[in-house]
Amino acid sequence: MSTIEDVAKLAGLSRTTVSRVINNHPYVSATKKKLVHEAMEQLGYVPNSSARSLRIQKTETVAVFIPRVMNPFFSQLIETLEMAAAARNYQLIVCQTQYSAKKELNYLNLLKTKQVDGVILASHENDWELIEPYLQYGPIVLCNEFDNKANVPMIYQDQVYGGYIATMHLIEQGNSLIGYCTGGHYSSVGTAREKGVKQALKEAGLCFEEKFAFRNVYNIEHGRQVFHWIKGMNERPTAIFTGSDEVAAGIISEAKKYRWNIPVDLAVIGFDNQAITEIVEPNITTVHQPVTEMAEKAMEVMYEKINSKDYKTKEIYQFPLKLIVRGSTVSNNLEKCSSIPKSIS
Amino acid sequence: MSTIEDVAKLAGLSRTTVSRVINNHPYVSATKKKLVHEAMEQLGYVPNSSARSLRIQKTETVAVFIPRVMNPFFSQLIETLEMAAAARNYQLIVCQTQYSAKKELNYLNLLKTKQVDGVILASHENDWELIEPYLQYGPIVLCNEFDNKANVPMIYQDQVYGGYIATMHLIEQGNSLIGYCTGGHYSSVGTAREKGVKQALKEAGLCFEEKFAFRNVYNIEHGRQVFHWIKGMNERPTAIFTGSDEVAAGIISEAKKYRWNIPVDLAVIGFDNQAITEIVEPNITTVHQPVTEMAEKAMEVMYEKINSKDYKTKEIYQFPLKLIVRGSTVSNNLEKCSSIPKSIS
DNA sequence: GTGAAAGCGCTAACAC
DNA sequence: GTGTTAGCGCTTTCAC
Repeated sequence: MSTIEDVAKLAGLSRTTVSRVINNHPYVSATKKKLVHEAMEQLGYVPNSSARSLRIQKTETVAVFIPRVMNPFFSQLIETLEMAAAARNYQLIVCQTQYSAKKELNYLNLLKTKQVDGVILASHENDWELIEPYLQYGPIVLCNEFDNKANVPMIYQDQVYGGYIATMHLIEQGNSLIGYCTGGHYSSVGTAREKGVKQALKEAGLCFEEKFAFRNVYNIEHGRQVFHWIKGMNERPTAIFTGSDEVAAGIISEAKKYRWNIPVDLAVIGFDNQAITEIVEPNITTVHQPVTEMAEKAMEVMYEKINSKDYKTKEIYQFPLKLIVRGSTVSNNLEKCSSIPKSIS
Repeated sequence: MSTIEDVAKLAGLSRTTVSRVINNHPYVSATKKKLVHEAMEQLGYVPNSSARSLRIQKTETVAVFIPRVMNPFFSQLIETLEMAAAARNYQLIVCQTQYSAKKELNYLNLLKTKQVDGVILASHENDWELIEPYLQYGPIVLCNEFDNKANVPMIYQDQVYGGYIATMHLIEQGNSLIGYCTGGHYSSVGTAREKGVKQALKEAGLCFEEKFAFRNVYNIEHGRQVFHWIKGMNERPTAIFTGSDEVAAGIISEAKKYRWNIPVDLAVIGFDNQAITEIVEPNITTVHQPVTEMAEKAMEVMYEKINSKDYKTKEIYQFPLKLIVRGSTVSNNLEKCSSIPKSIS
């Protein structure tokens, strides 16, 4: 393992000059630059990043917190974030909190110990009061989450509107008994969607029935379960908002086993617009989230914060959601003329 | 940001003693230990990891190379690897090579610059000759890949056997014209499976028809395409080995649009046993890979290599694959009595 | 048991 | 344009 000193010696120059060449600083003559490059080549020299990090107080690494990778929504987020990081010569450390507040706090030490330059929270389990103190060590950016108490950049989607358009669509299809599923973990996403769902119901003169609310539901298996709960009810919903394509797929898959006709016996709407929506029969009506754009923006903002040192300002970047109508809510797959407004702000 | 020096001063002790306390070294009196802990607490002190890394020449971080996160197989691998890393107080950096040999080489510099202690290759695009030199900088472990030229630990699954049992199953169901799909990227996985497929065909007195081999096929959309290719053929295969549940799902989904009866008109077998296999109708027959066990073993071996400094020894850890029979290959979903051997080594 | 001091490899004042 | 030098914050001999 050769060091900058070795290179300097071999080139007959000082460490400073070598360092200047490495970091592309001006004021180095072409001759010496060449000399340095030759020496580096010959020694197979590469700067040691721990030493560099220690000196410049930057690691060029950011951490992203998610509950778990296997959730397709978060896989997609990680995929895009990694590419956005790579484009800026940054590394991405993945931290799975597994919905544990304690694990989250533990991972936040990465910021405190300066192992990462910043943290992107794509989920958070702790109250903001507990997270806030870490801001003294580096920037924290919310991505896909919103927290009113947080004075940091927040890049997210208008989930209230998402819940609203999804529910409004179900109502327009003639449903008046509408079920509702939610992940149940502490998250602004679920809360916001529920708000939108309620608003749509209210505008239609319907009410949110707690008996039709299924909580702690977030994967295929849970979806199957939900179907059985519905099946066992005396009064059943005729449509259900699931908040996730996987839950929707689970419900539909199980319903078909019992020869229910989707959407006639039960209309089902997903969320995320994952690949599975076009595999399940009927295809799943869903709400598309611009994950790629959101992730790209989050990394852009993070990069900027790292270099600006101003971490404690609230900045809002809101991305739009879009309803995608498919067969799981309408018998005829054609999108109808809709009266749903473009925004409900 | 307080340093070890600040703690030492506040406690009225030397840096050495503080360091000993931090690292749980022996020979520190209980009194001083308490003093140090109090000082650390009071200052909110946490050791700086760059400084520590520079000094001990370890970062407690490993990188994992995958083509991309969105592939469910790799999502699962990342998920498990991250947990295995966290259990050992290691961080995981995700590197998406996107099937690019150049990107892969670039990411390998993480090892050279000592930004990571080791690299887990879950895919590799470059010839081993090009990767091998990086071994002088730290351990490299193959996970899910096998390379005969590589003298490093390899944790993988018997893909030859996987291709074999899948194909043998199709043959047992009475198919004699069997199609074959492969991802097509430089990978031992595809090559091994093809070998297994060919061996099964040979044993059954059938031959591998190149016209039924679809290459560069690895997602749902490709699956749909494959269906159309098959549909356009004069002589069509009656069954197809896909090498991926997503491709299988794509084929089945598209076939159903054209009212083909799966498995009667076309039997389809997937690979990986992802959640989608139980959502698609009929459910997809597939080959289960013990990803969790494999990932856990890979991290265990990596951890050991990092601490042993012996990187250049070939070690083989092979995990078994298992056929899971569902409706996409047999009209009757019950698993039949099979004559497929437990191993073909 | 404890402390002084060297040094991991690098960058950036500052001097020339 | 180039070199000297002082640390970044930590661990670890070595001496006491």
